[in-house]
Amino acid sequence: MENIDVARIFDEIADVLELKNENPFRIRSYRRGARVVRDLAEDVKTLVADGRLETVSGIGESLAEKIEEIVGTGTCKAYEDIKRDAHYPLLELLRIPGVGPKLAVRLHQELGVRTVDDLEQAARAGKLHGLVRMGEKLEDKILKGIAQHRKHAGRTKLAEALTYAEAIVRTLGGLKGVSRIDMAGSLRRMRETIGDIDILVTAQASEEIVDAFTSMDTVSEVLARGDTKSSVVLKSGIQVDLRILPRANYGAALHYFTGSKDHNVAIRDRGKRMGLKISEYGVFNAKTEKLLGGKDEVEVFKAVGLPFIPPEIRENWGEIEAAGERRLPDLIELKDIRGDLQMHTTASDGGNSIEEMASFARKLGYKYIAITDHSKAVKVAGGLNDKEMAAHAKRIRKANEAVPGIEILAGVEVDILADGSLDLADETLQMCDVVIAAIHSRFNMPREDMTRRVLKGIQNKYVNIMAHPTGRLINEREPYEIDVEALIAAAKRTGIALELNAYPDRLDLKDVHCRAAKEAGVKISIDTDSHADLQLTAMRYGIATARRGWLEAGDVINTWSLAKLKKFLAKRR
DNA sequence: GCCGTTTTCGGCCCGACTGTTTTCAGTCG
Repeated sequence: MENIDVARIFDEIADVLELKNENPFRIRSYRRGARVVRDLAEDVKTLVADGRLETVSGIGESLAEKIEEIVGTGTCKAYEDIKRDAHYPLLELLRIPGVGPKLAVRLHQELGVRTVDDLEQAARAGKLHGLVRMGEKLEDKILKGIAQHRKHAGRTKLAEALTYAEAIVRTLGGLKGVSRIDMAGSLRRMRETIGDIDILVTAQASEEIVDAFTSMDTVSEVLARGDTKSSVVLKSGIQVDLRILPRANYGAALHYFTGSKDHNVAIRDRGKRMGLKISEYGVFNAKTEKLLGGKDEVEVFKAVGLPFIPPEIRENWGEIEAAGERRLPDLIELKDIRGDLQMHTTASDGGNSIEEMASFARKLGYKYIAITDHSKAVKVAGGLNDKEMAAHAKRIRKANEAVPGIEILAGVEVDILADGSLDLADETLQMCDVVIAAIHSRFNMPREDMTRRVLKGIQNKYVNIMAHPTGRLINEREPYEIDVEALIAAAKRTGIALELNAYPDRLDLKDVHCRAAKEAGVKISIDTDSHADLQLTAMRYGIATARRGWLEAGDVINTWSLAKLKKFLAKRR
């Protein structure tokens, strides 16, 4: 029973309560509880064991009881009751954009609709229009919503969403009369996956902008077009919302639409206690309604007595308190990075030579890189055995002589085998400057076994970094079962760094784990794991995730000088 | 169901767009 399982149960309870038209604030509490548990850095089981559940904001007596029950038995009575409720089968309908609880209940009561397939049939047969307050356009909207749902059920990975969003910003930003354009929402906060893309614009004539927006060649459908808000669905299935705003309250709107929702609620609440009313239209005196500010985001924060809070940490994970006490982190930036410590070459499964990778890295302004090809256990990747690795290390040393202006460290990504031993001999590892340990096989071991395996692997004194520690592939493969807290503690004990793998499909460690590592005093290495030179630019996604994890440059070993890095790499030997 | 610089009771963010409707409910963010 993982955190996400608890979260899903709370979300389903909230959905059914909504269908039953229950107290909206009670519903909100379940939703908040779900979000809080999902975002927890720790295993909820640990909180239960330590009796710390109710110290988490959003978890009160009732939810804490239910969590304990779920952790102990896999479910809870409230959830079992919900599953027996007549409304429960209708949950599927709520996943269709445009169908909310009220409509779902009516569709069920008046047409006997229970599933998405039922709904599609009813809409196609024209059974909806003619019912009270339902017309042909609603039918159309529902059919389109079903199509969108089927095409794009999951969330979009950050890198993919950024690609689309940046293209839109370029297109609209180039139009005459556009004075500002920004991405907002979860994309500006750089979350690992994005629900939809939000774009904010301030411009003189809205008509032109809306026309340009809705007629982009990437658009498959226009959902709405108004003076201040328009929405389209791209051919890729991603929804994009465009908002056109006056310059006077642009900052307030940007803050509002950047979110997160929890952050906004907390900021508004703080404002309220100070006699202010904060909305997307600005900061107002609550009594006189007089506009006090909102031209830019700094004004909004200033109004509630806070310094500017970077978008990536606006999650209500303590940033408002930290800002209030003037102890916000000085977040790492891309320009702080001096090197990349995991990449592959043609020696194993990469596409470029050592020299080509080094040249490209030098163009990025890096001072050093490590070449870290696979070890022999990863057969599909052409991993190297001891003898081959020794020869490869020599080639790397030679390349280091040949390519000026950048230090090329000899490294290896060595597999931790199922029994926790390493795939190469100590004598081989000793020849390398950087040893990254990794798991590429037997992903489905039980939690205790997997944790023991990894902890044994990193005991080896030549290991410097644990690669992509949870093994997940976003939207594709769940992380393997591993006790991340135990891994962080072991990393602290042994003095190794944990990797934040910047490869867009991985982002592993994820944000909350990075933060937990930092708090435990464990260093992070942000690596792209590139298999071709161009992929070295994926560092930006790692930086985004690192910022979400509150990391500062000093927490990340590949921001350090070569001398300091070398000292760190050598200290266990 | 949660929470507390006014509170252990009584609040809990709020506006735009759509569709179907002559005044608004539902959905969404």
